[in-house]
Amino acid sequence: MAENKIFQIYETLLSSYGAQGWWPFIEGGYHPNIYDYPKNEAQIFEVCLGVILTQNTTFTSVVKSLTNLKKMNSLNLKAIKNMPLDELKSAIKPSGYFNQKATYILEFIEFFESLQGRVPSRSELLHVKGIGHESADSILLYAYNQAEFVVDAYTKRVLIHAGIVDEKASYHEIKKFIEEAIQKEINGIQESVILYQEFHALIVAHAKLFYSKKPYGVGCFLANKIV
DNA sequence: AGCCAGGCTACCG
DNA sequence: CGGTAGCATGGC
Repeated sequence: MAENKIFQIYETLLSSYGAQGWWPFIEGGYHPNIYDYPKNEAQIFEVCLGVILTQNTTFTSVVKSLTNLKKMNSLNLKAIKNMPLDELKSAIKPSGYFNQKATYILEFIEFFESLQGRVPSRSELLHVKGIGHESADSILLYAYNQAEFVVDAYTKRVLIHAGIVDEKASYHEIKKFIEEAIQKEINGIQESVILYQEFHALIVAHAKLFYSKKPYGVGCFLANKIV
């Protein structure tokens, strides 16, 4: 076994939970072991929309919001852009923070259109109001298939509990640490993208079980598996 | 009833 | 600068 704790955690989680197939789509849901998503601009936009809606909320709530839009025949950029603001807010209500998120979505649409189909840079994304580090990385990784690892609150909890990162480690430090650890074990961008997508999803799946309520990590089996 | 959710911005000291 | 209140609904 490679002397690489991060990669060991990935392998342990993968064998425990199996491939996750993130990002889920409103039609099609999860797609484990199928990696040619998103297929077109509409799906890229749907992922971006989902990323904004899922900030600090559960994905089941996001599905409700997306389903509301779908029912209105409005799960697309043009419809949302032309929709009365109150209708948009009402549609995304289940995901919480609907006032903020409606504004964020409209701001993102302006940005998305300005791209004219090209892939945005990370710093461009960070300049859009409502897009922070995690959302930028989620958009790049899951909408654009770029090799950017997503660090979330769960990732930090799991790695702190495993004694791998410090409590006050920054987002950037954790991201780079994980990316460098994984790069040592694999070859090629394509493989990185798939692995990053799965790893983040696996961390979330695992953390939902063992890192949602305090004290964190009760029952977590990772500490026993890593060297 | 109270805590948590696949965060981010704005403002505080 | 780092730290934190506020944002809001839904599930358990």
